[in-house]
Amino acid sequence: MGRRKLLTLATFNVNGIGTRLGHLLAWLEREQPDVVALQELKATDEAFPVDALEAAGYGALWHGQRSWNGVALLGRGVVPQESRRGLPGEPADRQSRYLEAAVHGILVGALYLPNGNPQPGPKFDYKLRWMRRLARHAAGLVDLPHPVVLMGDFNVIPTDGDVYDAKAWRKDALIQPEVRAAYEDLLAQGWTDALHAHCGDAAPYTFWDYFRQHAERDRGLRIDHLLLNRALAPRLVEAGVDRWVRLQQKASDHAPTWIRIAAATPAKRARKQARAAATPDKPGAPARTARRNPSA
DNA sequence: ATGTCATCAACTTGATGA
Repeated sequence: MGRRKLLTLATFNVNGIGTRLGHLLAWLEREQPDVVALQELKATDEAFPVDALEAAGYGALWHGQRSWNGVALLGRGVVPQESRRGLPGEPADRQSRYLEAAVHGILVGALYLPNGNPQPGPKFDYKLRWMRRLARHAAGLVDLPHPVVLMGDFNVIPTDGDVYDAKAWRKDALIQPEVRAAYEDLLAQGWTDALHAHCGDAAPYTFWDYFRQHAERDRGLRIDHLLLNRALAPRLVEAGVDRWVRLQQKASDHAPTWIRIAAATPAKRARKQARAAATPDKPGAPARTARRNPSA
């Protein structure tokens, strides 16, 4: 049997695409991920650096917002094929937090879940509502025959093993029992938390705040997650966090969090095509016409 | 309880979000 081809999928909260463009480009150059979800662009659609990313070999799809939020999807050598922007269920919600597209044969839901602080309060209520909307939408994706990943900054510390000091964070929205329960309910649909599945209790942190040299001392949180649906989970090969990005000067407070998955085997592709032919009206099937980026 | 960093809207500083 020959060496299997791998795909790298990563999520990175850049905390401002304008301030962090240099960090992002250096990381893309070094790690060459195939699919990337970005959060906290903090930039309008007009300010998104599409030219610099294209020059780096990445096609992009983005949903910006002035000052806050903002999400994007990058495809190495391809432009992601959009299937949805924004979660259903709250039409008045104008915050740019969800973008979904087909990239390299995977349906990717890229998300920036509300932080929810201070808690309790209206922002925490919004977070819980947003999690319910996400769960409702995710329920329609978990059993698709097609590979699906939900990845991004979930702003959820799943267990006390995912924080350097649970007591120090006990009043924070990221650790509240209601938030953890909502995350557990989502996993119970059949999603696999890829870093936990691969690393167990030794799963690395993905975020370190700017206080007291927490990054250098590895006093962090695991809040950036990649959830795999039933079709994709068996293909998980490796998972990790590029902590070196966080240790640079003027870094984002998050580090890129990634998985490697095996490319679909010819046999699996054939079965998948047979299933697709049997159910032609299933939602979420990716466009097979992703445009090649000429610069790649 | 504190700590840091970036942005915005007012104008060198303070409120806000994370």
